[in-house]
Amino acid sequence: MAPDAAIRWPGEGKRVVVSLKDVALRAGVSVKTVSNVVNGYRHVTPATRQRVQRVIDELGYRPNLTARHLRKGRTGMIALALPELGNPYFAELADAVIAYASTLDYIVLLDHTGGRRDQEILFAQGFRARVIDGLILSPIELENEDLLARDSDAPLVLLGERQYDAPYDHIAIDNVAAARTAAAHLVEIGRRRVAFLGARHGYARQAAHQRLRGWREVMTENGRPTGDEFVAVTDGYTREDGARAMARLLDSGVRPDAVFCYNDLVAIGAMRTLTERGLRVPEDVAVVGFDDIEDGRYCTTTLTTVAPHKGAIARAATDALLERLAEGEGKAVEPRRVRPGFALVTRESTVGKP
Amino acid sequence: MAPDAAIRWPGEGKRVVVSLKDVALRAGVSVKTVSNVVNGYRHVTPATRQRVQRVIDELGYRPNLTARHLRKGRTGMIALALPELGNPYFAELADAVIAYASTLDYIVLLDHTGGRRDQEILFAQGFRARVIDGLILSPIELENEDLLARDSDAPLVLLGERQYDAPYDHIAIDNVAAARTAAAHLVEIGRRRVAFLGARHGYARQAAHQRLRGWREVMTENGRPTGDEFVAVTDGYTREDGARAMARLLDSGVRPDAVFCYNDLVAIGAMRTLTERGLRVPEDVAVVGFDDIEDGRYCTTTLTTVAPHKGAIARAATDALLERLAEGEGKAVEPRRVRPGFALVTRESTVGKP
DNA sequence: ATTCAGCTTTCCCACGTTGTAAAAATGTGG
DNA sequence: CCACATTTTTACAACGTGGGAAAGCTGAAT
Repeated sequence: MAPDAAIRWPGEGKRVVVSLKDVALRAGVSVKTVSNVVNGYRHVTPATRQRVQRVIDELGYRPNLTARHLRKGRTGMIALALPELGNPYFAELADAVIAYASTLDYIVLLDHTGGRRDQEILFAQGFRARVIDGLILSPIELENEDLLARDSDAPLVLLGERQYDAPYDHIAIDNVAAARTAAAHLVEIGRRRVAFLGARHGYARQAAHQRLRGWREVMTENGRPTGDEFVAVTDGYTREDGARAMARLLDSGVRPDAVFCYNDLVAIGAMRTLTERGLRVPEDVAVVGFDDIEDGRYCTTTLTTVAPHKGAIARAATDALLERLAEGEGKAVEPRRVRPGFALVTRESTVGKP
Repeated sequence: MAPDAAIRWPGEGKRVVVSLKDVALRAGVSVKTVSNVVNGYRHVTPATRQRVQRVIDELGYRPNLTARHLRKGRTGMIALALPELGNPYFAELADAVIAYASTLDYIVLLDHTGGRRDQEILFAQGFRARVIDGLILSPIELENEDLLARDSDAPLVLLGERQYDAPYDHIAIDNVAAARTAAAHLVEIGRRRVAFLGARHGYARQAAHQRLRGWREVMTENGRPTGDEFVAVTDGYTREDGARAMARLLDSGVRPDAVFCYNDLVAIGAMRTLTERGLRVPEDVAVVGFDDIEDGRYCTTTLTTVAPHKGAIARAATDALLERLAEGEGKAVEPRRVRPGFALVTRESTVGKP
């Protein structure tokens, strides 16, 4: 029974922080022996172990992780920097990474960059140096040169669709293939005028370009139009961006019978606009999204979407990072590209309600 | 220009970690002087400062935060433990806390408890002791006794609707009042049979009970039925829980003309079921949620909801925690209850589409 | 030249932990 | 009872930093 078990007030009483030294003193052994007990070192007599353990419980000793980190040069923490947590895709992905990393006794420091280049550079450069052992970064605006200029010893794993020519592990699904699957599905169900929502200008390496390419390839192969009037550019990828883009598209006089959206949020926004304009989904316009966020499963018209395997992504990224950590300074292994799987999930927005 | 600016390969080269000592050696000054420069100590000659700074840049020195933490006894990190990040409400709240804390130079360690009691106890008990300076916890299952048994010196701030008789700061909106507002709105628009979705048995202190109470009070005051058949219990508060609860309610033969839901997710799930059953929102059934998550603004039928002031909550929680940190061990200030504001946001699910 | 005040720099140590190596205790066989 | 192997425990140092005080330096006043 802890002597201060009756304490009812935080900060009340002398509430001293207990260190190994305190335990050692009270147990009549050396500091190192206590350390050995704490760490489950083999060569400790049961008698000693028991005595020390009793004092540990008595004083409520807890290892000071900061000191341990300093001593060991490792913190057991990795950072996960995502564009925004408000986007359910990233929130769900974060959940997956945290869960998986914790099974490997790693703590995940979660942060968001807002998709801003300066923030992304900050993280990549090793903000929080020595507090984290490594970083998983999902960049949006980060440029190749930023990566090449990187000067930090912490391993970095890149996540997401953006592509780089830099010596870092990269985890991303095959966006072109995924987009092709979605586009092919729309062709298959007989749609003739398929618009693309969520293009972005200027960034050739962006995921949006790859998805756009997949869409364009399939449309071309099937003799469907791919003119600019069928491509709506957006600033971001929020529901609002989707709603506005859809409105612009309709205002411009185009009458698509299907839209393939950069992601689910854009798709949800688009469906919102369609509803407001009196167009029915999927009868008048079929809609396909990307990401398989939970929202899409509960829209009034459930959303057909491309579902990246989030668990596989989380695992691949974490494994890659931890392997880099394990391999130490010596070896310089070829950076690897991992392409986790994906699947098309067909729901009401393309196949009609039951 | 850093000597290893040309490095293109992480781990390649000897990439030594630079410490104060290295800088001191090269600059021909003592370690402490370098430390003084790094920390902007006043009494350093411009000449010395410049020379040291040059070497710092040259070697690419970065302070080792772990060591600094050990020395200072503070890490500048606070933890934010939420039930789940998959729930947009928590994700949005996390965003707000992270943003606000960073303006105060605090780093937020984000984690999720899954709403499980053991996890919540773990966090409250000071998991990560000494890595974080304090903790903001949003408990679901945590019991009062768990808090009283807490034995950790790190300040703790409780977040969310659950109430406790324990000496900790608590930030939560007035749930009864908020629920009353929502319920009154439904009465006002002429609804007569208003169901409540998302009750929970067994936990009298839960937020669900308070919202249920607000609903019941208003209904009683207005002569509306409040029988058990109008109350649907759920296990959790996900979209799926909402969908199932709504289905059960309808299957039981009750024909409400409005539902007040524990939160937006439940409401979205409920609307999904209503749609599937051919009932129109709001014509046949009006729906009100709680939380004002972004999803609700983009549902096919946009969702009327109670909007807690997330920014105010984030600020209050962070401020409370940092004040506890600042006040040190000595003073034992009365725990404070902060009640951030809320607002009813009226959308299509109660007032009809334009 | 001497003294003293004030600015600048250095020295020493502690934060709490663990790796290393050496010391002490225990056990084994002769 | 001794020599020697093995197990258990301890002493010491070091991780990188910053607080505190002492030491060194400068320049002005005596």
